[in-house]
Amino acid sequence: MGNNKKKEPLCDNIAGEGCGLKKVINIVGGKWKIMILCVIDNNEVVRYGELRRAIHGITNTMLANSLKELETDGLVERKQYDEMPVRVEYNLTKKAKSLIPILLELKKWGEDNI
Amino acid sequence: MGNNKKKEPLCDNIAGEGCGLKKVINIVGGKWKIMILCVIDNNEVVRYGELRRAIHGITNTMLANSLKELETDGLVERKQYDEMPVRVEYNLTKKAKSLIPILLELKKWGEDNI
DNA sequence: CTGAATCCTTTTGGATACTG
DNA sequence: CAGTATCCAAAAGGATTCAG
Repeated sequence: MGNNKKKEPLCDNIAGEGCGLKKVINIVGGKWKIMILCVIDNNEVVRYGELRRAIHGITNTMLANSLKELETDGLVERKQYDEMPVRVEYNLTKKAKSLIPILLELKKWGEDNI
Repeated sequence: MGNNKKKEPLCDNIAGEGCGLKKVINIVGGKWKIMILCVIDNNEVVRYGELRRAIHGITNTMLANSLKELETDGLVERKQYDEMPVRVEYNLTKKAKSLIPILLELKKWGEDNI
């Protein structure tokens, strides 16, 4: 017999709805999320203000919204310390950490091919 | 000495401009591109009309625009046969084929984690 | 058959001011 | 300090019609 292995398709359903690949692209897509993940990953844990200063051009609106979505999607963890003034720290979840290596492969591909 | 390997950052520059990772997400992002790549990948070579019928809900506007961008970005190749009526076929480039395995990893991660 | 052109709607992103 | 609220601008997506 020859090589008759079935090829795995990028999407499993005709409409693309619920496609695992599209889901991933959605949760890390958008204008700022990769940068946010990057800064948190580089520092292990960062405060809100650090993120805003580190990411050139981001506004409160976008930073707060993006962080909330990343938290909802289980990529980022938020810890609030009720001091005065309040302090909030963000770190990557295990889930997010397991995604980083794949994103790095993608990055490498982009550097080599775009 | 302990473990002092440097971690590779998701983005190499502070602004995120020209980040290889963001570039990749941009060229395969958007509402339809993954589906388009998927259908072409599954069939090796497909005609315009096949694509439109295969991708539920896509319009001429979006299909034509997306194909043009994919072609510009070097992921898709377009071959026109000047018959009557005209026939056009699309296939993946080598570049695109080298990207597929990484996208499949991403897909797997999405299925396991979202 | 394979699109292009036009116009419109929806979504995303941003500026500014304000709050616990 | 860490956000919200409101309003506005820009970009992405879509319906429809037309053309080579």
